[in-house]
Amino acid sequence: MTHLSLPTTPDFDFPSTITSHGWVVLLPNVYDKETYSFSRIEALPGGQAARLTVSSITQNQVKITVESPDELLPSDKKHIKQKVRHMLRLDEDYTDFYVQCQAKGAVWAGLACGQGRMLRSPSLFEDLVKVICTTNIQWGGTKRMVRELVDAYGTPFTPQPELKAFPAPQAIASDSLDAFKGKVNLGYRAAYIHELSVRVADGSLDLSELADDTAPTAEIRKKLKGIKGIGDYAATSMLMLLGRYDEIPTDTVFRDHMRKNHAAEGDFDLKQALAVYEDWGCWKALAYWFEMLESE
DNA sequence: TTCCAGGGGTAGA
DNA sequence: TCTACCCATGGA
Repeated sequence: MTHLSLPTTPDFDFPSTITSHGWVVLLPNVYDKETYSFSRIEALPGGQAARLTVSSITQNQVKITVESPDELLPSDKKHIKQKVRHMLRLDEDYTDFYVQCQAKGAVWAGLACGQGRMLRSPSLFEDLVKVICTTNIQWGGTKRMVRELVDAYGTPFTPQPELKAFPAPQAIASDSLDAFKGKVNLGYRAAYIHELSVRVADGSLDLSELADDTAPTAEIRKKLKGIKGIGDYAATSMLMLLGRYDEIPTDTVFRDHMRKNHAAEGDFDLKQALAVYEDWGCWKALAYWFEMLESE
């Protein structure tokens, strides 16, 4: 058992961050609502799979408890800290968003105490696969498909081999598409996820290009839509996970929210609906998402 | 049983 | 750029 910790700034709300959307209950993440913590099995650079339990017991600090069969290498500890920082977005600055929240008031006023961060996966590959698994399916189906992927292709945690890490692209790519389809029931998404895995595994697709913060959003969007299975909704969702909030994913969740809370008619005009959040500038998606959460 | 989900690819205009 | 049409799967 190893204990690691990460310092946080005062404007960081751990419970809000991990429960900001459904990611915390998608395997390998396991949410503990009693303690407002989550755990996940993570494959480490040293080769072994460890269980990380992430919590925030004291203010200004995130605690990571690591259970591993073998002693952690220094590179493992560094890797874990980097990945948890990434998941919790500890390096993102929300100052300007909070200024706008205070100015707007209403449901947004409460966000300025450190909310607004949306949990993400340690890797862009995991986020891409999970976003594809949210398309044209109910949430229960998303959880089922991700569970099947982890069960079939994840690296097991030795002390409890039924617990597994998220699959590496190489693990999926090592099977043919037909074999992949035989192990997981992803419907027509199987071909998209298999192709993505193959391209990442053989190096023909470099996902790190998506994280280039100096590139314009339009360029990142174009690269995202070059991945089969990523359309407008999925690309915009990925842009949010990449820390770009200037566009709103217009899926059924958005449409339902606008009908219920902004008196939009049955087949409302999408441009008019999006115009509701226009004055939020580069924070449109967060303004919408957290208003939607508060109105539930 | 039918419908459709936190849509997307493709062909044809 | 816009519009039909099709796409696998399983829960409601």
